[in-house]
Amino acid sequence: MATIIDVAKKAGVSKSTVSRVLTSNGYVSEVSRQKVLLAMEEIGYIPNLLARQLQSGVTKTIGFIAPSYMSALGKFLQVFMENAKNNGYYVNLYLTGGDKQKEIEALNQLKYKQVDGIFILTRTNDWETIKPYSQYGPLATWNRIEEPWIYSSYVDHYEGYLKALNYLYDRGYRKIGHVLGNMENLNTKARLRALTEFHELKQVPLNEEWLIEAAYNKNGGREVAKKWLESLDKPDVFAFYSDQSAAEFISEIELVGFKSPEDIGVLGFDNNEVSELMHISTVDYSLEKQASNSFAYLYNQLNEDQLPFEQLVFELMERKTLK
Amino acid sequence: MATIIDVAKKAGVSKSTVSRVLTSNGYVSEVSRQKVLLAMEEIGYIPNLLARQLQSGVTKTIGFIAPSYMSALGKFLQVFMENAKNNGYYVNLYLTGGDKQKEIEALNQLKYKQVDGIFILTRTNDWETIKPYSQYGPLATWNRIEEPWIYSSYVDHYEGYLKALNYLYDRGYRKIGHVLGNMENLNTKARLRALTEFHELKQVPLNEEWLIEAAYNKNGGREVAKKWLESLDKPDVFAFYSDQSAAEFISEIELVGFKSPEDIGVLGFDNNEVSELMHISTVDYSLEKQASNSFAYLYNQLNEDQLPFEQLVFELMERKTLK
DNA sequence: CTGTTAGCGCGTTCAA
DNA sequence: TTGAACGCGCTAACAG
Repeated sequence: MATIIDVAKKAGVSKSTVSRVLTSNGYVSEVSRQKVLLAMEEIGYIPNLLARQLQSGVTKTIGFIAPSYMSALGKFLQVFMENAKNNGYYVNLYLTGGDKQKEIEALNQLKYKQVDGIFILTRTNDWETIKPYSQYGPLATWNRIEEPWIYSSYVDHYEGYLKALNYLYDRGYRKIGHVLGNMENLNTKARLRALTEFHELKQVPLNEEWLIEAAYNKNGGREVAKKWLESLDKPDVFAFYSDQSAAEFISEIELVGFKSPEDIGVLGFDNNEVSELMHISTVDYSLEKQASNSFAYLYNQLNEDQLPFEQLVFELMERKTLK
Repeated sequence: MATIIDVAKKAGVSKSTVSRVLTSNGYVSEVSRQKVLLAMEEIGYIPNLLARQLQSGVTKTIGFIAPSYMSALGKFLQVFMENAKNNGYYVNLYLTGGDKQKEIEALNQLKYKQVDGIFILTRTNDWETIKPYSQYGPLATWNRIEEPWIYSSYVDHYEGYLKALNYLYDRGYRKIGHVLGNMENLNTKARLRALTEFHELKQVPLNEEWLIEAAYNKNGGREVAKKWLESLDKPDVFAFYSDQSAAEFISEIELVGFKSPEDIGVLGFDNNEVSELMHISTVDYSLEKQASNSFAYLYNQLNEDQLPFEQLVFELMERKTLK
């Protein structure tokens, strides 16, 4: 592998001069400059980023931690990486499979100076065990959390969910079931606030039986479906905390001949690819912009120049799973 | 940041000794060993991988190139990364968005010694422009290609497709439509061979109109649906080259009130998450094993010890889109 | 404007 | 069994 020294020899200059034209840092006469450029060309010189990084202490890469390849991840990751690339950053992806130890290993990459910052789509460990890592570099997450040591690209589900519920009300739905995510999640709490307020305001009875905490994992939606099938007092509609769980729900009830919206209304949340494919009505809250903001935060912490943040808005996507 | 020298001072030994206990390479007395271990503990020493990599010329990371987030990617990536992690490798993901230049940049990571090897899920550039990169490290791909300089984790679609077509025949289908991928793709050619043979053998007429080359991109399946809707002489069933395109097809026809299998049979290919969600009958050809084999190849090229390869098999997943 | 020198943090001879 | 010294490839401070 050709090094900077080979180029220097070939060009008949010192390696510092080569380094100067490489980084365009400092003065180099046009003559030497051309000689160096020519030599690099002839030798087919490629700078070794590793050496550069060791020297500068900066890797220009961001770690991206996710539990698994969920459908929401696709869109998010794509936008995140695009922003990264456009701003000269690489992305290291860590799929933990929900394994706490693996998440720790990924976080260690920050300690080990293998990445400059880390984005955690969805955490697996407690926040308390994650917190110490913030001393090694900037952290950001998709989870909703309000702490000074980590950025959260959250949108206030309170607003979005209230909007969604009012929408269901306007469409004539009165027996509304709610499928929520992890109860410790701040977004879940926000949704809880929203629905409580909604039921009081509209004087719509809230059936506790239809306030479900779905397992925040694969097939959580299918379990809700099973519960729904067995129940006697069925709601008219389910408002889900994610498109994925909504899709699983529909998939499961279709297995035994039920249909949405005929037998049960379904409203998702995310507007991801699956919901489009399956015609699931859902609420869009610009996942792309969240991804963009997440990277922007990390970038801004790491650099002098600042990337702008984008404003988030909710939008109801009318499709076919609501009457 | 604590370095090996800080540890050495604290332990009252030289940095070489520290290095020795770190790499468990060479002789170290149990006494010094304990002193070093203790010092590392107290200081909270973390080795700098960058320096290590610069020294060894090895990064222990594999580049993973994909055009964009496709549903097949998820499963594949997950297994690939799991294998990588289990064998001490990291994975750098590059999403090119189908941009040739971006793919080149990703390939350059191999030249720049930022990754030890590269896996290309689906190429964007010509093979001819990719080939030169094989001199910098091992290459593998999911595309089907038979060249000595790159490993292809392909399965022979000929066999799988023939099996699928016979299955359709047995279920009573006679007017069979074929939706194929990129015609230059070797798998497509294999499928073409299979279907030609099938139609001759079974004496089933092959309607050229229903031999479709779907755009190998997003919404290719929707375009097939539009064509199907407008046509007069409709086939009884479509055999798709991927679950994704099959899903798009179904999604699109449902939009205007048609259903599978009532109005048209649908057979996918991949057995990915979407096909399960939408109950699409499909053929499984162990994507996981392909992913596993792909990593195994890369690993084996890079290391002395060898990982075993797994045998691939086709399996028909009966679901609900066939009568 | 340019060359010399000193690191970045670590692994690895080579003597001792 | 250990330490000194060198090198991985590059950047940056310093002197000229």
